[in-house]
Amino acid sequence: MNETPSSQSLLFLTDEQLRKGIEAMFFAYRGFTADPDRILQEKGYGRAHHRAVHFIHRSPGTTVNNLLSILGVTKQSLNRVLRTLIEDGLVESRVGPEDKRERHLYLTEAGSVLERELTEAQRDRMRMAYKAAGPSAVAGFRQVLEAMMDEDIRRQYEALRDKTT
Amino acid sequence: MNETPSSQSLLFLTDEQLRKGIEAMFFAYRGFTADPDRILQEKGYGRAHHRAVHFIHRSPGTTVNNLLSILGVTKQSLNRVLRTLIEDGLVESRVGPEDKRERHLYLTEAGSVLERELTEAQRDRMRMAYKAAGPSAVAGFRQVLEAMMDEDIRRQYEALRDKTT
DNA sequence: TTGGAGTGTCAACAAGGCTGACTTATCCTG
DNA sequence: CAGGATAAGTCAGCCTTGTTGACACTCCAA
Repeated sequence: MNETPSSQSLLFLTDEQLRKGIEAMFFAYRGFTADPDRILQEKGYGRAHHRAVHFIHRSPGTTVNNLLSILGVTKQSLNRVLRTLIEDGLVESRVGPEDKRERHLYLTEAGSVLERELTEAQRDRMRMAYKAAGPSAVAGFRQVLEAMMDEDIRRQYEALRDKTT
Repeated sequence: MNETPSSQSLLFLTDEQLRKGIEAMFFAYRGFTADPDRILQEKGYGRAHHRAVHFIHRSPGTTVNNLLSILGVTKQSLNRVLRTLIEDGLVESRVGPEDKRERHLYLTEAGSVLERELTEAQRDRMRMAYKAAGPSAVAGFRQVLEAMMDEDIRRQYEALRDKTT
């Protein structure tokens, strides 16, 4: 109790507090990816495959270009990942019904199985963290994360959210 | 006890909420690393250099083994990064005073300059996010992140925290 | 019918993870 | 004091996943 009340209320903006936030973000992200990474490695896939599978599941029928802008990688990079997923029968690429230049991406049954396995692992950890922290902490967690995104990324995040809300 | 008002309070644990959390984490981490990544690229360094510099600044005199366990990479991987930092005069490696097998790592003046530049960029974004979300949101943010870490990682995170508290 | 958009492919390269094997120097213990 | 354990560094090679650049194909619309 040796600090004045006004310094208390701004304490969350001190360099020390910010540094703690930076490190928390770093270590938490490791935990966040650890479980799916383990599963992926067993099957000879990487994080890039996870991301592609996640967002195809999330928005079935999405085009390659859509996926590119969501993932923020080059088409060559995505294509390499996509090709192995298609070859392995996890993803199906259908010619667009309106515009035949476009390819619409869907998970196959096998792809859905993998998606569920990965998501469940990641969700379990998220659920534990949410449970431990409680609802109001979760609200704060989401608020800070959303404020941390780039402008254009946040727009995509919110567009994604709207699509199934 | 199915759809009573009490189930409202558990809404933050629905699959939909958890999925939003997962995607928020993914997009926010991109924002989190975007600014330092830009600076690093200009200077021909990568994220791995940033991490090394950050934790050497954080715990001056840390040994290579310490750094290894904090960063969670192999010594070969760390060594590649550390070697360039030492060659470029950003990091100094001193023989341990007690145990001469150990190397103690310090930032040079130039290293500190880079560290400050990187940290300031990252901290600016964190500060904006904190400011936008407010103190109680920040508390929740940290709670969830800490709950998301692996057990052993959390111990290291807390040990780091204690060191300068 | 021609230009542009969307897509895909080839080649080459870099960062930064990994494993395995080995050396050197030092420390500690029996 | 000898020998094993420990800390660090190094070499070689592999993988994933990101990058550029160049180029071809298909299809749509002006």
